[in-house]
Amino acid sequence: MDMQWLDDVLTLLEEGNMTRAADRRNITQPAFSRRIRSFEDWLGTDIIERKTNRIDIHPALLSNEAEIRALVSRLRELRTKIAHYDPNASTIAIAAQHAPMSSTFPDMALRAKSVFPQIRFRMRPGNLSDCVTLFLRGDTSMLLCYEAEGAVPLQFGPDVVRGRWGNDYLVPVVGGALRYAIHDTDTLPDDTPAIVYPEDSSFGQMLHRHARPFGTQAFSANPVCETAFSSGIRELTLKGLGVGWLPFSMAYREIESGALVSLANRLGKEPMEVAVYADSTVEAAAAVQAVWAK
Amino acid sequence: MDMQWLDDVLTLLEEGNMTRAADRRNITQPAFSRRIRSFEDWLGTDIIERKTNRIDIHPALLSNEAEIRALVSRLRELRTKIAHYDPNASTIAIAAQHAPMSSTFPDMALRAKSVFPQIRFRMRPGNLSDCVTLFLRGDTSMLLCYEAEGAVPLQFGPDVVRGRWGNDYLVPVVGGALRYAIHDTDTLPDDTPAIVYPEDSSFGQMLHRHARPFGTQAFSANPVCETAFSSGIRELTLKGLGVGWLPFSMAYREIESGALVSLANRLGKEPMEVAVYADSTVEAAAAVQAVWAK
DNA sequence: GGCTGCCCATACAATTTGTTTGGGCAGTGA
DNA sequence: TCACTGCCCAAACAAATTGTATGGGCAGCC
Repeated sequence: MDMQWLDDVLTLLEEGNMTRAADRRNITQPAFSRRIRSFEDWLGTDIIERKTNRIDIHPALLSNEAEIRALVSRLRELRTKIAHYDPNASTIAIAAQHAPMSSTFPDMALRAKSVFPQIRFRMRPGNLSDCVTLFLRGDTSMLLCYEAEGAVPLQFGPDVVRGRWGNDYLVPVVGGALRYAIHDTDTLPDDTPAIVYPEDSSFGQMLHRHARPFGTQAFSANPVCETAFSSGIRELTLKGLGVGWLPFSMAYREIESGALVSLANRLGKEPMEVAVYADSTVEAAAAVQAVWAK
Repeated sequence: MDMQWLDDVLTLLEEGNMTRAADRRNITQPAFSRRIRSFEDWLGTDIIERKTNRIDIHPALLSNEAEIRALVSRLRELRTKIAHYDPNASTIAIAAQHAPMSSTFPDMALRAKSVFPQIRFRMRPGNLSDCVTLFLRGDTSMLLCYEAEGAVPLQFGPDVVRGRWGNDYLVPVVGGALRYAIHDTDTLPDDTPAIVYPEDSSFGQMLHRHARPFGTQAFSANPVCETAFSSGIRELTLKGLGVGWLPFSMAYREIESGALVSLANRLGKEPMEVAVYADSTVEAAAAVQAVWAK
């Protein structure tokens, strides 16, 4: 899978003609045709229909032009970032996933303040990969995230200490009018709308791995909204937009009050750990870690 | 630039050793070394330091591991999407700041679904600059964000249409035990703990510009936590960690129930607009824009 | 019917990439 | 100090991939 195939394909989309696209790419038409064919082989599907004297571009390709452009652009960015790397960055900086930031961090902050009343935090919220990046780069001295229970923890060097704040679990919930769609047996129709996680998101991976219904697109007949942002999913489920999987600690008040109904009895729950990683060479981080982690 | 180089590099990052990485990739070590060298040539910089009997991985590469993984994942997604293309699905990709994602988007989604029952959303949450980047790159066809009222809107090309979903405002609130610290005149001691926004964040800029007390570090005697993540701030204020500024639409239920107390009467409020930008060349985006924006 | 444009197949040339083999260095233990 | 092991590399050659040139077939147009 050569990235220049993507440039080929984009040129073909612009020209709509193999010969002219080949010219623009400075190769002969048969070589260009070969490249397109290679791309199709990699995809496992045709993206153009070859007629005797013209081609038809398949809608699958047309509708993904923007995504291809984004990929190419992103690769260019990566190149620049690596090539122009800058190694330089009495407050604890923490890279935290959005979900624990809303769900468990407030309690963690209270605990820390009870031991260190003067302590301050500078939070860098983001998705897991961004948080790991921040932590690895030394932008933050701690990392707070959810991990699937029993999963292999993130691997860092010997200076990084992992601790566990506690347990939590993802539960499927419904709110709004959808609460009344629940059958007597605590089930929902298969085509019930779902607010799903992207499969490459942290929660998406957990739910996908165990084929949780309504967790990701692959296991939802009617995914009306996809986002990795669980606070947003909470609001959407409260409004009855669909079934959503939320950390229990983020939903328990609404479950208690009846604004959300848990379907964990029927659809299961995904056990997680709240993991805290600290750079042990940073004194303050090590001290807070000792308070938080067991 | 062969995409399998990225897999090679990721394997190398995992193994930290050319020989083992080569084994895992089912090629010989010299071939593997060649590939890494090819990648370095493409990058225009070295990513490893080759010592006689070991390698050191450059921090530039270490800190971009997550990005490389994301790229690889995204390419896999593209492949799946093209291969399993469904012409009937109509999904709108929206780059949204976290705050409107939690506060106004659920209502927006309901409105859109009432007009287009089959509509689906793919949300890309992030801070403002990341969202703008996504939108500019064509990753999403819409952008949802808060803007200070009266501020100059974001500038895009002629194909981008701006609309306003409605108004909102940032209000200072306290919760937990801090509710009882309010004086008769609706004031708080100057050194009351504050949950502040970074000055370079969108909300931080609004509050800083008008010197709002407890809004940013500069105007807080005791900033115990700094984060741009307003959903997290809501939770922290509920626990009584400090004063926090929140979009009214995100706090009104808690203010109604008494869990949070608004200090807007004394400290003021920061008026905002909920802005929606759409790429008018994308039919679906234009259609939804017409429903949402006035 | 003749002409043009456009895509393809085939044979061959050129380039790229993998393997094998031998070499050098660093670290460890006796 | 010496022998051994692990690990990365250079060089030569083999294998695979990719580009070029050429001839062919079809559709559309005048």
